[in-house]
Amino acid sequence: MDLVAIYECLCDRTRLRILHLLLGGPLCVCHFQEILGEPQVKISKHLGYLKRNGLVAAERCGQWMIYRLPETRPAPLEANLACLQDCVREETVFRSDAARLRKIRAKFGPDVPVCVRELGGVCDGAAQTRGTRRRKATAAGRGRPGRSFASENLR
Amino acid sequence: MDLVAIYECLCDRTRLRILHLLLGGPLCVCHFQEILGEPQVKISKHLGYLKRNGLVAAERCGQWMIYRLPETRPAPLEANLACLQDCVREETVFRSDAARLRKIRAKFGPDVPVCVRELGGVCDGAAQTRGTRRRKATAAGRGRPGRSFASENLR
DNA sequence: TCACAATATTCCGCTTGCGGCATATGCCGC
DNA sequence: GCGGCATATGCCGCAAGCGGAATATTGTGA
Repeated sequence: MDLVAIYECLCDRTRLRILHLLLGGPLCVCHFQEILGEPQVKISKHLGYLKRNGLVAAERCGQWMIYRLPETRPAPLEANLACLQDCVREETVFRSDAARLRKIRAKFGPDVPVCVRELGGVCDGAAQTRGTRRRKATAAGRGRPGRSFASENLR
Repeated sequence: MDLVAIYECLCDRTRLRILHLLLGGPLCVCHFQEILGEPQVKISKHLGYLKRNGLVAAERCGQWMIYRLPETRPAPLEANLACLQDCVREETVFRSDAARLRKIRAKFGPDVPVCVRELGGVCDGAAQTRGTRRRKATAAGRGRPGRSFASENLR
């Protein structure tokens, strides 16, 4: 694995937040949305970028996609992930991400949903009605459809 | 210091090589040229980039510029430099860079040049007649002036 | 089969980086 | 001041990344 490619993956804040969350275990896309408070496209693209470069692996579980760090990681990746986990302690963004993640994990008691049992991922479908609500292809883009998203989730 | 900015600095191979060399102590630009075998402009720009972002410091010494890692480094920078030094052991580019650096350092016996004594840097002016030879401003750019450079130095 | 939820992909405009060329700047010795 | 060396900077073309909007794809349950 190319060292430069690793650093290229690390030089975007959203991707750093994603990787940081994955250090705590697998996650599905909808919870990335919930924790990061970023629009679906953005998250999906960054996950795609990380996957293309081998920094994460993905597995479909029903209608959800569970992302995780790869099982076996080349030395430089492992080293940089460890380094990242160290560096991240100070920045507040990452701390509150972690807090939100804990809250989500706590929500599941002993009766974890399927994805969790099978893959160690977290997903329950409770993340409904979030993100890009499609408008019947009328192509009428008024009414501020876009930006309400992030603030909506971070109450 | 912003973590993302650090990673942005790290995601170019030339800059990685520069930082790796600086882990061994201060160096002047002409020896970066000699070791890396890259044209002067390229090296100067990358050094500028690193300096703008606080990853290196520079001090003029006569007609030479001595670059070094900053005296006091924020935690995330220190951590990533250490990580870099680890990751770099395997790749051959960095190993041969280190070898060339050792050769240069060995060249100076007890009689170190001024820049070395004053700054701990390495520079002797022996790196003459290298790089962009200026052509009396005739603005006639024919005759393949550009690319002969790199191969010229790596004999 | 249909509607809908979850996620991915395509297109677009904008910005940034990179490498090369030409040229400018700073320093030194004469 | 002049010429020459060491280094930096401005300009250009090119490629890649990023975010947003729209749309496509895949799976599910009725």
